[in-house]
Amino acid sequence: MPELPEVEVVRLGLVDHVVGRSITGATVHDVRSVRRHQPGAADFVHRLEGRRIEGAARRGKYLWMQLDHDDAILCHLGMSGQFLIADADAPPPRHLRVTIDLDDGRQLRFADQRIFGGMCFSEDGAELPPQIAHIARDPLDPLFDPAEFTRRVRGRQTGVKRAILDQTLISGVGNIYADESLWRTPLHYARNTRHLRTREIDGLLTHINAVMIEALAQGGTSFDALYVNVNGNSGYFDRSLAVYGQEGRPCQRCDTTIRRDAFMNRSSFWCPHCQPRPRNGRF
DNA sequence: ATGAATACCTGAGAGC
DNA sequence: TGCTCTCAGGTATTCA
Repeated sequence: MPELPEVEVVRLGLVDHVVGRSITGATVHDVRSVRRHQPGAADFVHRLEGRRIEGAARRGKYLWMQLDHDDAILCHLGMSGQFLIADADAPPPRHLRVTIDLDDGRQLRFADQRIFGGMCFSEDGAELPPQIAHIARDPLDPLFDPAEFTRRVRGRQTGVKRAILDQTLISGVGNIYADESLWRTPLHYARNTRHLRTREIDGLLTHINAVMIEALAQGGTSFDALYVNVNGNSGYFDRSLAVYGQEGRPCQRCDTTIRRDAFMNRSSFWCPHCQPRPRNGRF
């Protein structure tokens, strides 16, 4: 389940192993992984051939490889996407969807079990792909504007968890880090955005930032030179989650049993004592 | 304008 | 053992 920290680890891996290389060829093994490239798989391959990879950038959960002449390859890992680096003659991984051949005899391989992720060629997308112009800056972006976030959140009439999962308000937050930062603040997921106090929003932003940075630090430790890692099951998930997946276990702060609710077609984990459910949606 | 519902996907695991 | 069902959830799209 790659969220911002996992995607950042992947970006760092691309910087180490792919930036500076040129693309000698590409193969699309499953057209669904390039379905967001409207002109089709053959066009996608054709546009990559001979291009030089000059950088790797990220906004929220999107990342893109910056090519020569200001173009880019825009990527999203979805739920299960992975980038792997391997010698061209190494056996292919399970769920291999796209192969990009590099000029050093290695390959950048995109494997994705569930095909929620994918990639497309982004013309003039090196600075910011136009396809993701609607995605808000993420909390690790130096130009992220807390005041603007606060203003826009207050303008919504919705639950606070919906708001932080809305990638047009703040990007990079997924279900896991949403629950973790709401527990830390603490706030119940259904608290109405319109009635949040300034210090509650400030606190939430502080904790979103902290949980991202902690996860990033731990995600980095599982990085392997030959493996651009985006393993959602690694390190951080087992050791450091306070509420996500902890249904039935005692809250680390108060020992109250953590609960799980169905919410937005997914799960929300929360502590009934630390994060009391709002009454009438007013608080 | 905004929120809510739905489609897209595969495989692990539960239940029978 | 093998079948069906449920669940996992980020994003784009459609509907209200």
